[in-house]
Amino acid sequence: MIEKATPPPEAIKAWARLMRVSRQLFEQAEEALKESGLPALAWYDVLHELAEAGEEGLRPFQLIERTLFAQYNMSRLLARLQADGLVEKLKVADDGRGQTIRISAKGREMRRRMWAVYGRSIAELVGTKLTAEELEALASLLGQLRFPPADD
Amino acid sequence: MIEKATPPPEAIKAWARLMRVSRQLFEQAEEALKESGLPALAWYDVLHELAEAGEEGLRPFQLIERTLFAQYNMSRLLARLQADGLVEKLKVADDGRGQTIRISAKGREMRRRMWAVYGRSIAELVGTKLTAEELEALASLLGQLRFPPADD
DNA sequence: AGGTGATAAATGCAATTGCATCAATCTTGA
DNA sequence: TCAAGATTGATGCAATTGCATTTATCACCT
Repeated sequence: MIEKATPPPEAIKAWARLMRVSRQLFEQAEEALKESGLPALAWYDVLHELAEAGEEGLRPFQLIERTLFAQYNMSRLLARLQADGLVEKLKVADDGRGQTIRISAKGREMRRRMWAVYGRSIAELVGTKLTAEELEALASLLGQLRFPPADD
Repeated sequence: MIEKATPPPEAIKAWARLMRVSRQLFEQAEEALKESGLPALAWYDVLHELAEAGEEGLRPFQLIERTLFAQYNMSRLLARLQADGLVEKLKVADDGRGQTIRISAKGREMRRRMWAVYGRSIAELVGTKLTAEELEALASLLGQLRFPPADD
């Protein structure tokens, strides 16, 4: 009985490209932010989720679900965001363990400034490299790799 | 004169999927290695390059080119690999600054054991989710995002 | 009500990463 | 030949991350 030694070569190639390209693009986007004197992408992710959540804010565990950060990582990231005045921590009435995180006006402004740079990076790094149809095809293929898979 | 405020929505969606899916898959592959008591993927990348390079080995700066690690990161990673006996550092004759890194027998064995787990992760995480044609399409799209772009 | 296990968030400590800089060698050009 | 600059690799120090554990509260079950 032969044991399968290795995945099919198409899978290996797609995996290798995915790992390499995603890392390269991520680092380029981070570098653009840094060059503009702005915080890292992790901050953007949180500010973005909080901006979408609006005035009622989000609980830290909800942010963790949305952003895939580790719990201890989120805890410290929120502490830094708070120290910079970009978010507020509010006691939540019905759960004494928890808190609600709300973005501040300063946080919204920071998000806006970050998006000016980040959005430009996205436009340059993927928007100019693929057509709209190709971008949709890429998003669809990636969606099938997600767990749970996306159907669009 | 209107300033373009944001990249096209297809670009944003493809970007978001790329960042999220690649991170999720990377973490799942790392977790599988950790559960088997094996080192992180970074170690595999270096051992893989060195195994392909054969007996003459590679210079650290060549490894940096191939793996996209930062220089200080590679320096320390190689020190750890050497401390574990997985690679050897050799003086190089024609350049007194440099060294050549060669994989050891123990390093080859470690790479083999890591591949048994890593390859299985790749098979499960992408091999079973997409057809061969879809995997090739994905690799091709990602190749166009690379710099320099891949043409296949 | 009271005990038990689950959940929310924080934290001490070790390992890793990022940044800046250093030391050593090499290359080039006057 | 030798000074100036570039390249190779390492390292001190601060910031971040990972891991394990802790603290506090909640939910459930008897």
